Amino acid sequence: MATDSIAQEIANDCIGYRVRMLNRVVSRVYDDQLRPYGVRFSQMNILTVVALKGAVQPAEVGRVLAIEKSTLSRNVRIMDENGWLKSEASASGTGNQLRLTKKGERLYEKAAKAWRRAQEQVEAMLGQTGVASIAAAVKRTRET
Amino acid sequence: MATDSIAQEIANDCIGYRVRMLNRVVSRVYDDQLRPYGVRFSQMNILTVVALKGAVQPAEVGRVLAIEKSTLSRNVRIMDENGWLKSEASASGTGNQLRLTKKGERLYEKAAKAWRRAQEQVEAMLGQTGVASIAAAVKRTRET
DNA sequence: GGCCAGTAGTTGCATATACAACCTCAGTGA
DNA sequence: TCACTGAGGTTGTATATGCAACTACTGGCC
Repeated sequence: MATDSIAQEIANDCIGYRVRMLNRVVSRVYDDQLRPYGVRFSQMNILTVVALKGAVQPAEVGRVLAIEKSTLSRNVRIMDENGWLKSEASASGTGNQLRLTKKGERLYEKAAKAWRRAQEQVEAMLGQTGVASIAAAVKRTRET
Repeated sequence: MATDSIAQEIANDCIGYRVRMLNRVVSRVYDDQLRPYGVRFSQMNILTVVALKGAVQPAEVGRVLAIEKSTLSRNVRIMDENGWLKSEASASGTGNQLRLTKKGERLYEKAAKAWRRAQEQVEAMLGQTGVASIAAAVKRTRET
């Protein structure tokens, strides 16, 4: 088949193409708001899981966020060096445990204000329907 | 406000969190299928735009895919070194023009088979509704 | 006890991503 | 003509991402 008719099919139908673009556009909004606080959106997501669980193994964070363990390992190190979280030997059984530091908590609470501004922008961009349908789509991937 | 109640709000509502996760999960499916061909999904997207337009400036590709120009510059270089596309001075006016090479076309046509398999997997994962709603959401961001 | 499978984590390598700063060039206007 | 502006592109720096290969450790199982 000719290259350009294939390309038309892919451009018209490809879901990954759209998801990737959406990711760039949306992440940019959050990163723009978070920049003054020196924290990236990706880091904010990890901090959210750690804050939520109180103390949690990196492997568990990886499962929650669908992030590969090596990626997470490096991201955690940066945030550890920044003093936002600490990694200590897990009391129960194998592995380490992550926990926010005081500094991390203060940062998180401040950055949450920036998050809200970004969230509003993105809601306006996608509309209530868009927001709900994305949430539903993600839910499906998590059930498999 | 307490860190963990903020974290709950963000985990429950954050759109970017979901979009990012969706991107990782979905991109992984395409990358898994494309791996035997030595081409990444991100590269495939760029090749698609170039194939579609025949000859196109990098800046235009960046606008279509919402990719920053410096990112694109480096991605293009890798594919140029792989011999999949070539960059030449634009005939009309400023800048360069990208075009697939023969080798690039052959690769693209082969990789398209892998793309179809991945596409089917992702469709099964998200369902017709999910696919349609993501497309609609992306469309909204592009209209702004 | 000793072997073995599985989990957790790190490191090497390669690519993806973007901001900031910079260079170049085309067109524009005084 | 010359300064200026805006577009296109590259490079420095930093983070994000994942696969492959490796180490370490923990629980069974014989």
